[in-house]
Amino acid sequence: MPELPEVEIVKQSLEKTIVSKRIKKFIIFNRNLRFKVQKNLNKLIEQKKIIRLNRISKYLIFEFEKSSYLLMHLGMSGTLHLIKGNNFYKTNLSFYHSSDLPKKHNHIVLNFTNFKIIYNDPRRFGFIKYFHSKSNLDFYLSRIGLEPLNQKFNFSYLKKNLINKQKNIKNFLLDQKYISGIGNIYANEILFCSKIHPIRLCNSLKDKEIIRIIKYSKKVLKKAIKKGGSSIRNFKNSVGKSGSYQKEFLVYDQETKKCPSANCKEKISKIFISNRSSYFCKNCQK
DNA sequence: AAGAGGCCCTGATAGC
DNA sequence: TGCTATCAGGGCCTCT
Repeated sequence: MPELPEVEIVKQSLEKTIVSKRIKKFIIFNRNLRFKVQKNLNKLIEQKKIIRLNRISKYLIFEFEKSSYLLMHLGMSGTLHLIKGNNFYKTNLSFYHSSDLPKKHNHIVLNFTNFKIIYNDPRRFGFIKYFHSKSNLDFYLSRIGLEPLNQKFNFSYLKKNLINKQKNIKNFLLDQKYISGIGNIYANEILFCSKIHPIRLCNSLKDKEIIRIIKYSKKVLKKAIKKGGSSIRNFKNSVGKSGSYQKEFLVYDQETKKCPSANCKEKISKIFISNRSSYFCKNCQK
């Protein structure tokens, strides 16, 4: 489900409630996520106080006192649900009335004194990992590249990573070891804004095109965060504050609609690149 | 050794 | 209605 903007919204919506609170009980109903959840993880986490909630690319990081960490990835279909008293508060893009609390696929529950957080994930592509120290966490995270919102994500960084690459730019944007946080929706949107065809090879990109990728990857992600992320599928069930960026999609899921550029009459095309749907305007993107 | 494709899994929807 | 096929916001592993 979530790319960087959606995970950021989850982080923002949880932060105030959980920082400086202690996890009283950590219940694992199903250890079979993308990776098997470590046995006895509950013993490591129970009674620990959360001192910070961070987000790096698509990862949520719960930081505990004395520098230990719980890393969480929501995969394709993971959602967090904050429950206070009898009320069900929305924490991300799959928001429900309290009566619509998901009944299936609630795999993990974090119990606090006055509220709890439920991790729900039908497809189980998400995962959690625990780290005993900052250096262990940093080592794990060293596998991923900079996220576009990082100050250091600039021309020289991107050029250095693009140069000599034979892969197409769409797959490059999705490859988390060079750029992290972008997923299929935003890769399509960024390439449209940058006027670059998704199958262009990295090593064919001109400097000014690289500059456009920098500019629009930051711009698109920031705007998506501002709009509360994208709520696709399920959003007919949502109430109130669900994200609205899906209404702003320029090309994603817009096949056969007219290109949004004012002076272009072309229709949006859809092709598959490495088995993932790619939307673009063949007139505007070269 | 970089890059493409398969695979993990469930649910919604389209098409017959 | 009821079946089957296809697709979905990700990322690790394997094969070439």
